[in-house]
Amino acid sequence: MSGKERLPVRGAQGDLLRLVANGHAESRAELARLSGLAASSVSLRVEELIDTGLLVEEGSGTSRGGRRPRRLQVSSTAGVLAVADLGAHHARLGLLDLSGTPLVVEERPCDIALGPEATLDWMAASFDELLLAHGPSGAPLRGVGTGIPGPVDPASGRVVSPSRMPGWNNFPVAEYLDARYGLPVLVENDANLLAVGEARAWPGCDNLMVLKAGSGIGCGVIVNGRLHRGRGAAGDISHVRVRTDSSVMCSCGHPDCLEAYASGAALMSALAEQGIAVRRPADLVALVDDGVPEATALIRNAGRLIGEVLTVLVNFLNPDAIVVGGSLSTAEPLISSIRAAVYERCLPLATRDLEIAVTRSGPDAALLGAGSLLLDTVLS
Amino acid sequence: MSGKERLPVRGAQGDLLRLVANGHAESRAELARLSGLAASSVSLRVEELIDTGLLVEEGSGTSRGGRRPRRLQVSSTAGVLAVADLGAHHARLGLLDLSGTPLVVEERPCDIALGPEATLDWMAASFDELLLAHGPSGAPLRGVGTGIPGPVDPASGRVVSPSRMPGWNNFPVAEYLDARYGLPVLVENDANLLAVGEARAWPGCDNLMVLKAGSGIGCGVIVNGRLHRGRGAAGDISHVRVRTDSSVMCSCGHPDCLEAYASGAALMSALAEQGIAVRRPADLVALVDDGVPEATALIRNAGRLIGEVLTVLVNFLNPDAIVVGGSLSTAEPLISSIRAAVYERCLPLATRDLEIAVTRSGPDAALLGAGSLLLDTVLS
DNA sequence: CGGTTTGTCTTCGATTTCGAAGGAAGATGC
DNA sequence: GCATCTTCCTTCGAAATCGAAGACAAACCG
Repeated sequence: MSGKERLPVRGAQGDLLRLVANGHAESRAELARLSGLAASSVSLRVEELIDTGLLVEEGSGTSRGGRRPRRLQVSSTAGVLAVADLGAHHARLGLLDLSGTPLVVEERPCDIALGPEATLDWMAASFDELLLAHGPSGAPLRGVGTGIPGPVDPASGRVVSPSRMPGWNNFPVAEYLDARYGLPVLVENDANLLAVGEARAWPGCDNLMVLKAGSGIGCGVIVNGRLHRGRGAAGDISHVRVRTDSSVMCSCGHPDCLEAYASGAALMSALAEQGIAVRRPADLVALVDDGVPEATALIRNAGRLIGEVLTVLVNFLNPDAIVVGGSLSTAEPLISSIRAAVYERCLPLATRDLEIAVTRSGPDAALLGAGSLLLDTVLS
Repeated sequence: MSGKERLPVRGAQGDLLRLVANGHAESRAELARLSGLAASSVSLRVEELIDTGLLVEEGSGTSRGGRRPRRLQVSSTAGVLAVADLGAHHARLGLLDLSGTPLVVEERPCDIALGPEATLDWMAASFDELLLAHGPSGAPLRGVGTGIPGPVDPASGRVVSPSRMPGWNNFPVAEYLDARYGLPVLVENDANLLAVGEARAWPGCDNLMVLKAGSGIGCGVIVNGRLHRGRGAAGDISHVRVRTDSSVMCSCGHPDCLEAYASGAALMSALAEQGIAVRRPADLVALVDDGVPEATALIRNAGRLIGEVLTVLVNFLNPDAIVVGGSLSTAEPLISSIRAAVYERCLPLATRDLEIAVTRSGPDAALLGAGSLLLDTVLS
């Protein structure tokens, strides 16, 4: 648990280590293919990494028709990453090994409205507890990462004009964590982390749109296999104007934003108006599963609105898949009405091979994404 | 004019040559910075390229505070590219040298409705004329490229379900040209070529949306400095549903597509209904310039509709700039109403540094783009 | 079951690339 | 006008990388 040590990695070793850690490669041959290096060079570097104790050989993989590859893994004693995914009222916290595999994951209630210092201090204290209880002995902490339910400027690691995070505007989260840990730090929007995490479960899909449908609506975009940030704010779809009969003012100051109709928060308040009170989006899903018609109708309508927005983006970006995550994603009618809207209205050329599916990597996807991005900087 | 010779380029030489040809670098020092190679290695390779006659040293560049760099250029005798941009009724044809600089450009009337064989044969004949009249002696033809006003499958080089190109559906344009020339061939959607060409004029802008507003509405997307194709159909914005009072059926079978309201073709037929007949989009612009109120109102409305669609995409992609090209782009009211719609409705975070401007590289942009993409394959 | 095919991994000499040092040529400042 | 700085480019030994050849190991197939 000593921490603050630089990994003894130099040159091409880092690239190879990263490929193994991120799960892109698990044999020397695969490394050679993906890194572009000659097989001989790969063997040399891998041997060095094994000597250093960062990589281990572990059993053999499945054959592709010839000799079985010797499977490579990042050593479990090489280090630990501490990652979190902050939500409005709950946070998921976890420890990962240097291959990005979770060692522990916990969900704890928290209140982001207490402001950045209180929340981040609480997060750090939780990390300490986790490390004490589950941190493998001898494995130093190598990096810290967290997801934020609002826009983050990637360059500075600051939160930028978030809608429901009082006190956080312009707070330098990355700087704050760096001062505390002196380690590689990652601060990223939660939907973006979800997207990165999910992308690992969609090999071969280089262009992905990952929707996070919870109390808010977020979206992470993977273009060419990498997270697309634009100037920092890319992926927003919640403040798109939708076609409706009524007219509602959104918190952003414009009328008829998608968020005002289709976000979990909006659905819950609409349900409350009909006399059905729910506390969190997951309760809403439970009502849908129970066949409560009011809830189902609302979710259906939300799916249709989201689908209509996605229509524009699918024609434009022409992705391989749309993945739906977030706490509302388990509601079957949501997916099916998104599907219906997209398939009905998009160009056949764009939907020809388009897959629309729920998350493959489950509730820890965002933590896995944080691990993946952190590894890029940790493994210099 | 002999042609069909492979360039004697191997290994890193190609990368360097391409950087010079594409205009990204013009000195050894710049090459070292951009290619990531050591300065010494660059010097070696450049010397080889000069010995082969592919590069020439030509005067000196401007100093950045120290010794002036020796400017490098692709030799004018190294080869020629023949490129075209096919439109519905007109085509631009040109010859470029291996640095992508135009040697000749001509605009000729043509009729794409005659079908692929007739049109491509006509194009080839035109290339032959140009080569005879303006082809520098001793410079062999090295590649052929063309833009198509419809969707192109990048892998096969086929036209895929175009809307206004009878007889072209599924025609293997690339194969046809390859059979004729036996040279590197490029076949790409016209808006995509425009985007690539325009991107050269926007250094530092890695994410770009380039709108082509002519008789149709097309859009090319540059993400991370490279053309984004998705599964081949990316960039379509013309079949997005817009908010209008009336209801018009689009040729794609859906109601209220952007194209049915804001394309040059739609505007012209709307104008015809008001008793004003025009033949081509450029005439429409002339009317607007003359202050004909009907034309101006139509263009304004088109700009607003386009702007509203762009709104969604700007929030989502968060680009550095939106560039408007195509024959309608010279109509001032079009740009200003696009600007108004985007700035009014987009998130401040997304429009903070967003530039919305007309094309910088003029009418030859698409040809330059074709050259740029062709060079990537020609300079192996 | 034995040959064939396919794929993995290592060895070793040839090639490429790097990087530090220094010369060349102009900008800058006194 | 002269010293100093910056940038450009080259030289040359050290280090990394390549690639062909071959050993190894399993799947495939009559």
